[in-house]
Amino acid sequence: MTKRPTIADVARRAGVSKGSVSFALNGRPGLAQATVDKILAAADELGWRPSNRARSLSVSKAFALGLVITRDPAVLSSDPFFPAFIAGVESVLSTQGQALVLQVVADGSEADGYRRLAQDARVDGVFLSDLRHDDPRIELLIELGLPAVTLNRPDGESPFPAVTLDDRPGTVAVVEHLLELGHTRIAHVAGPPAFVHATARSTAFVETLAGAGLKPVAVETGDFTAAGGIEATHRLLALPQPPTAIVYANDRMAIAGLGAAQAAGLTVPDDLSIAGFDDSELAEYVHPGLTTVRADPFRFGETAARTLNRVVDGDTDVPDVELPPADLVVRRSTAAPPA
Amino acid sequence: MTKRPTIADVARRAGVSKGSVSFALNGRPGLAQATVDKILAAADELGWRPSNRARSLSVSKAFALGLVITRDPAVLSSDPFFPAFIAGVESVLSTQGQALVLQVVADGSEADGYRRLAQDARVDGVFLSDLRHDDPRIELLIELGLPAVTLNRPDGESPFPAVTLDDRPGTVAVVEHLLELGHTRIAHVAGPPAFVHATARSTAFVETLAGAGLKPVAVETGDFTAAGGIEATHRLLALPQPPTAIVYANDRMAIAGLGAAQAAGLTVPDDLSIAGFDDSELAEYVHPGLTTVRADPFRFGETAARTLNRVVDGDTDVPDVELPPADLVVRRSTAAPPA
DNA sequence: AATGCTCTTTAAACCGGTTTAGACGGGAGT
DNA sequence: ACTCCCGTCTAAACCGGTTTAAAGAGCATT
Repeated sequence: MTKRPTIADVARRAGVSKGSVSFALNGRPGLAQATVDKILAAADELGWRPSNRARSLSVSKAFALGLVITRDPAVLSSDPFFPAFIAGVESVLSTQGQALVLQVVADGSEADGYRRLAQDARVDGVFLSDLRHDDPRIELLIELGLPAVTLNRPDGESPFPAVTLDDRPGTVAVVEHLLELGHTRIAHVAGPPAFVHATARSTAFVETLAGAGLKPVAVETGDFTAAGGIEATHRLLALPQPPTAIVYANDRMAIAGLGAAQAAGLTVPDDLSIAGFDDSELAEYVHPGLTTVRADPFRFGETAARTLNRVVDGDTDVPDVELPPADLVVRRSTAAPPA
Repeated sequence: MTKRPTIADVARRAGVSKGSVSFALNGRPGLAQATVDKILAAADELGWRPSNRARSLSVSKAFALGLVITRDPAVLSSDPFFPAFIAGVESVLSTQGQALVLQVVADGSEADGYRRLAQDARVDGVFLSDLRHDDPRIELLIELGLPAVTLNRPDGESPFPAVTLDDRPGTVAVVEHLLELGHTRIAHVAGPPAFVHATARSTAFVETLAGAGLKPVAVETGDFTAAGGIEATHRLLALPQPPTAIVYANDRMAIAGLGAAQAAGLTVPDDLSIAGFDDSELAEYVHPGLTTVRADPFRFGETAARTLNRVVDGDTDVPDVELPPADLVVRRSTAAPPA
């Protein structure tokens, strides 16, 4: 571990000034081709890589993007979205010499996370995930002057481009699948209504039923956690006229609901059909396999990273990007209702 | 968003030199108390926060730690360890103005991740997770001059402190629990033998059985994924003398195995007892609830972060830290063997 | 021979901190 | 009155890049 070479070492070796090396490295015009070659050769021989720290200081960029997630195990742990999303983000960043900085904050104090990232100037932009209705973080980011992309489209005004994945077609497909099987008493376990994607799913659910001239048996509000899924399921099964099918807003609640139904002595899908959302790893392997909706969070991450980079590079009005909608995966947990 | 104040602004306002401001900020001796107060007051009025970038450059520190994880969904997605571990790490870092930098790499090319973190000088140290036998990354980190802590103790020589959580007591407890229930035909679905924690669990399994004068029905090798858990379970159930209990090396395989057993027409726990490892969120809510072993990955993260910080701060020979062992959580998936 | 005009290249300032060597002023010691 | 010393404080170098203003070289014009 001898000290790494600096730009001055390269300049000396190539017999030019520091400035010329910088020009050559960044491919700026005004240098003779011969000189450029000489400099690049020298840099190569020394194995020189420009220091990120020095570059950061002089060009006022962090070469990093930030993601704030809440510590709440409900959102963080065993949520299949984030790991794959992060992998997608990284697949873009790692090819560009950028890094991903994570901030994990206590539930409810996400603002602090963004504030820290901004004050410490750790990142050039951030991803705004788990978008809420009238999300206060949008104002905050404007105030902080932090570029961003939103995952989903906010309902208010937003200066940031949005990367969206329409949850509705998937939900519609699930409901239609159940209708085709002959179900008429269908219930929904939604996510917290504060979240944009939670209400998108629940309104799509209600509207699709309405389109078939039906009303939901009930729409219970869960919190995307397994525990919440259990409770909501208990409430639904305790109804005087319990549903013959339940559509959950995510797989964790669905798998937990599956367990609750079985624990209550029901056979899935004979007595009760169950559907989830996400197609998490376990969905395929629980018994019976879970009918669900598959999105592509990896691609979501890739796209969000690319979009955010355009914003960071000063590209004004980057267009919103719409990802292909999630599609239905039919497994064994759904069948015709009991006769 | 007017430009943020610099140290020069503070110096001017306080009527002192830049150097004095720096001294005051870092609490170094040699300044009159009155001057310190004056400087701090000025800094406060301007809302000055020293620039991380400038500090990074002059003190040659990144004020960040790094974590490399593989993109392989097997390790990344729905693994309950990392999210909670990361949360624990962050709970320490966020109070110290440090950041966590994530590198997600393709499976098998983790070396590139560490190399990038080192070359870009993004971090002051890294966590070495999923430790393998004769792990080549240890040599790599030495070569890169990157401080580290290992999660688990490597079997070879290592210059890095280890934070360990002994998996054996938990495994022993599971096996003894099954023995007490009367099982004698017990099988194990292990993780890939390349991993230190996988073999720790499997040898503890074998040894505990041996202590009771028994041999395992079989030890199948899984890969910690749900799909691998299914396959291993199929192989075990196809044996001429199938086991009456299966101990899995993690919950994902166990939950998948539970599904496979149920799909094969078995009733758990009446026909077959099943136990996992991790106590992931869903373990409690599948049907029947999964008997498993609970570790504390959040605390693991906290401890690892604190330990790594000591190394980064130049503290030579930081001692290894041993976390309290994981303990058994008995649920409904284990019972006496069929008569 | 002087002027003008490209085309290259360099010196130096700059980013915003930290750190070192030394300047300055006042009180004690002789 | 002259040193010496100590406590304070500052100027300037430094970290390793980028960027700007200007210098220098070469050539064609007049």
